[in-house]
Amino acid sequence: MKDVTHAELAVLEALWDHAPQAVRELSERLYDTGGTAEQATVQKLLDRLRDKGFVARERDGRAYRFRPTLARDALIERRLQAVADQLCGGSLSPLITHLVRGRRLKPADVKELQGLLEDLDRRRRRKGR
Amino acid sequence: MKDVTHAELAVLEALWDHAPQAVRELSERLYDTGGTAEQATVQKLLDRLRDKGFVARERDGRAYRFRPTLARDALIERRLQAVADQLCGGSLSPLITHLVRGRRLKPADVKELQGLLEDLDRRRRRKGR
DNA sequence: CGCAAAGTAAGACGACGTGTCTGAATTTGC
DNA sequence: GCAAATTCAGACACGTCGTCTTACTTTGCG
Repeated sequence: MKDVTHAELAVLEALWDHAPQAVRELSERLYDTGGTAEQATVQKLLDRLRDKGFVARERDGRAYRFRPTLARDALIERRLQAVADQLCGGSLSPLITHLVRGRRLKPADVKELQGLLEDLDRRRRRKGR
Repeated sequence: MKDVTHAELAVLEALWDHAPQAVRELSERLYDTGGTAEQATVQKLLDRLRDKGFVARERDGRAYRFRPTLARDALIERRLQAVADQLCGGSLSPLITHLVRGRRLKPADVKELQGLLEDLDRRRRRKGR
């Protein structure tokens, strides 16, 4: 399915930061000048995001208020899956090993990961999977 | 910097598979019909890849032979960094924890990761970092 | 009510990227 | 020296993206 573009991402970020918001508020936050043109731009971006199923809206007085239906985590997920699809035959595990191997991780990160893995391991052993 | 597009990636894949190759060979591999038009298409894609610094060429008789200067791993790296830049403030570690947490990993993958992390840990301890 | 203001919807636009192709210029093997 | 192979430069259609203008609809409120 379609992805989120740069300008659309800016709108999403604003919505992740605080939702729901109306077009007016968004255009004022995103562009310092919240004129009519900018509002229309934001409106169009919201339209496209809605077409893609990434935001929803609800009436509030005479205007709509928008909220994201796609969390930042879910978008990360999508992007990573896209990388995996194009470069790793769809499998995500090569990405992980690649990241762990190639990059300097802070000691805290290493600790956290080891914890996660141990949990995963334990849970599996318990379930017999 | 610029990224690699779909058609360009197909060319890169062919070069990763076997290098160096001439335009003729590539166009025959990528399109079943290796006519003049397709050769020119491949040529243009190679031009653009060369502009971006992802392939190099060397003369061989009257033609050039091309080889990739960007490995698959390096491209994966780029893509992951792009995701991190846009969605994680440039840091890669959130991606790792995200992947480990969210996805079913095969037991073998878990084992491999634990090994990697342990190595990393040991190396650090030894160096006093 | 009735109307001005606020908001929405629809479409056009220029700019850009992408994949493709045509035609001319250049090289080169024999 | 020439014909064939190869490269090069540019044009093309198509789609996407961000933006804006315009017309239509709703609605709060005097």
